Amino acid sequence: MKETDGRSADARRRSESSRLAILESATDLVREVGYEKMTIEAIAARAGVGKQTIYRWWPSKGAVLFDSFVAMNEKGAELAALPDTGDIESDLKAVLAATADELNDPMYDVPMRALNTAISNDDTLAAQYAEWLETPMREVKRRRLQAAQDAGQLSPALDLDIAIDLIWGPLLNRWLQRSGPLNSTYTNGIVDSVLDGIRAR
Amino acid sequence: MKETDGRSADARRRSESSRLAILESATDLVREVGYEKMTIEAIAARAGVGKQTIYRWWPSKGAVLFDSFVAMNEKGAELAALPDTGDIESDLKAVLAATADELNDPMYDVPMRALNTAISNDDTLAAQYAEWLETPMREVKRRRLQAAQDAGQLSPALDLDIAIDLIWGPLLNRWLQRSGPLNSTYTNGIVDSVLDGIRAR
Amino acid sequence: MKETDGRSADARRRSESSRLAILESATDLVREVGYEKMTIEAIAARAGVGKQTIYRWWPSKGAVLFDSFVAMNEKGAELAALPDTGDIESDLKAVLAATADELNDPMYDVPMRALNTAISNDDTLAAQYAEWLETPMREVKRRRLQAAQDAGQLSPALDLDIAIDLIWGPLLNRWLQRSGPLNSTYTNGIVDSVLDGIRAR
Amino acid sequence: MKETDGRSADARRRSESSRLAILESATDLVREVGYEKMTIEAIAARAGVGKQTIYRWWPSKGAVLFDSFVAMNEKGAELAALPDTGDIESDLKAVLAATADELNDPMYDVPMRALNTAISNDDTLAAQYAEWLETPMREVKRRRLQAAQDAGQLSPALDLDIAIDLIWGPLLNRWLQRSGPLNSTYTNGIVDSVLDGIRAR
DNA sequence: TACTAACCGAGACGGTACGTCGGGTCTTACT
DNA sequence: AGTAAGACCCGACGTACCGTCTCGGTTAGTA
Repeated sequence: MKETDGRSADARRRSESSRLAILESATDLVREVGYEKMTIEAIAARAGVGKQTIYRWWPSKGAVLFDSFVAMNEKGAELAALPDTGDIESDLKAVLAATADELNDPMYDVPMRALNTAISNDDTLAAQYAEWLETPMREVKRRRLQAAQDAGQLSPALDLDIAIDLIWGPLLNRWLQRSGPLNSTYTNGIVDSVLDGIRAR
Repeated sequence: MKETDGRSADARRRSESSRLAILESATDLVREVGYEKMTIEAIAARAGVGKQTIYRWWPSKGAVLFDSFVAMNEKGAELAALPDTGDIESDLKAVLAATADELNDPMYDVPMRALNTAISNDDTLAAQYAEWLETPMREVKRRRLQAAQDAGQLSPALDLDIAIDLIWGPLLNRWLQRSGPLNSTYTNGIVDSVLDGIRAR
Repeated sequence: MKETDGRSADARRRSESSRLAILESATDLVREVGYEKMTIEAIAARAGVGKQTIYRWWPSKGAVLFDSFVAMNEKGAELAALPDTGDIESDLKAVLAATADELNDPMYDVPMRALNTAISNDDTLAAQYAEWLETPMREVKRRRLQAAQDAGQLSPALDLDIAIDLIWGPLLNRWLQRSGPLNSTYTNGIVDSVLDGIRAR
Repeated sequence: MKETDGRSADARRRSESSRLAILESATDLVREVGYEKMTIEAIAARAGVGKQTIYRWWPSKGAVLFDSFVAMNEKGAELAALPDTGDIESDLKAVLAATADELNDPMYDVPMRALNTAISNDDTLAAQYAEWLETPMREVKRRRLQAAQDAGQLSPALDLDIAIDLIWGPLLNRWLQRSGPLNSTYTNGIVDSVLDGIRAR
């Protein structure tokens, strides 16, 4: 995987059409049957490709899945910036509610859960995830928080990386552990508490 | 699973020694080879048990693994209460740092990651996890926060369930997604920010 | 293979119906596609059997094929004796002509050629062939020659094993090497020459 | 195969060094791993040649093997005549014993067995074998028998082709079917019986 | 002397089959 | 009835080769 850069050097002969067919098949299959029941054999069959063509370029089905996520995000052009109405509180509530909606939609839930399973059990994949998917997304979030901090809405001493974890971590954790419903009551509660703190004043 | 309660009627003839051998084998195996490579066949072989004995009492390897966790926690008797020195801030910092240490230890990391994988891909398991493992742990956490709230250290209007998510969610999420190091700098930062909020004042 | 005797001891649980289906599939397939293109996968599929069931009991496709021959010969009851009209010359000519006919018939030619390929490339198989198929057939031939010798039609000093090779060897060799047509002109010529010798008198 | 004759027109540009490397690799490989395990891929790799170069000039691995035999026999110049001491009986015994020795030597046994497997399963190859290898060898044998016949040692009415089959057939058949040891006791017995016949006199 | 076409090594490609592993079911014999 | 053992059908694994197909780079013969 990560065949999207240095590729020209060592893989000039690689078939681009096969690569795309494989990534698309993986995307479709993970949605249809889930991560554990998605097999390399099925990916190859659906893509009209020999199994060896998958094994030649990817070390595991997790890696194929990962690349299919990267490919999807590349097509989606530059990652959209978070909304900025000037009011960090309402913006965050809107973003978190939207995220919760997405996580409730099986269309997104199933593949993302699959990706998380893959990452959770493969260090290499986790590192690539960090570099190619998490970092850009974190950058987008950081930019919005930076703007709020610059505007004096967030504490000037605040470590924005911690802030990001604080805001999105609880939601993602509840999603992954299925430990409760994901709705705006919950997400609004998070934003309120995180912004103002939980200590009595 | 959790076959030790109401089901006692139809399982009077069940071999307790086989059940224990199976749970122990599962515990050992998940540590040695991880969740995905742990097979029911291997569990049965190591436990000196027929495969059918596993299939008779558990619906999936995730369920076996889950029961082995429940069994471990039962042996550890009543879940210890969180420390209460009267200072909620230092207590939380201590607890989170200890949790981080645990999550850094492969002895705990591997099986817990396995359990999370199992939960993430199985609603039934998630429900049982919530009932038998998460709820008690959450209760312990809630009791400490309740004490702090009663002592006037936490905001009186605070929803303690959200507070728990706020405090532990970021750490667990960073652990599961392997998105950064788990150390006391991080955990202290979380506690500080959560307690005081991130909004400029 | 050779599972037809001691079987009861170590394979009481073996499925007789699967065994028969496998042997029959092998017989059919070798006729339809030949030895080299007959695959274990196809045998299993046609027999409605898991591949493992073949691998469990036979070491190679040659071994399966061999057993299917043994099974066919068992069903054919006791090996028929060669005709004995009292005239060894005409009897041998009749038998050799019949054998030539058989070898010209693809129904027999293809599987027998397959069996020979298997034997030629596998010592173990050759030994089993010798014990289970060649020896009984040779015994039948020897009995007819013995009768002729007893009747004073063959040289009393003659080693019957050599005689058998002399009579059948040339025909079988021409068949295997495809070095000429198999017809009664040829077989009669063999019998004449072998009986009377080729030395000028 | 036998591509060195009429085809010269369209093969002027053919690389002779590649051709030789392929034939030599085939010879070596068949000795090392046997016919069934010899692959075109391995031949190409060992010869330092692209697979296409083999597929361009030969239709099957059997054809390559066959050509490697032809090449070996060409190097050995004109096929040596059989010894002629004037005594056909002792000459035949000597030749058959020498042949038996050769067939007992794995150096010769393995490749020749491979060639026979190839022939046995490929009509085209069998025809070419007949033309390029069997016919010349048969001619050599016929010449020696002709001399004996001319000298009055063999029956004047004898069909020499049948005689050749009678003399060499049993030995070759025993070799191919591995149905007994190849030694001079056996070969002498054949010669004696074939020369004098087996009929009582 | 350059042109150009075939040949060459290399190796990716869509496939088929390999021999193995494990899933979940079923049967046998023992407790 | 529950159990250890293990055969069974099945599906997938990851690998080896099949025969075909580019890809650049020689290497002849032709212009």
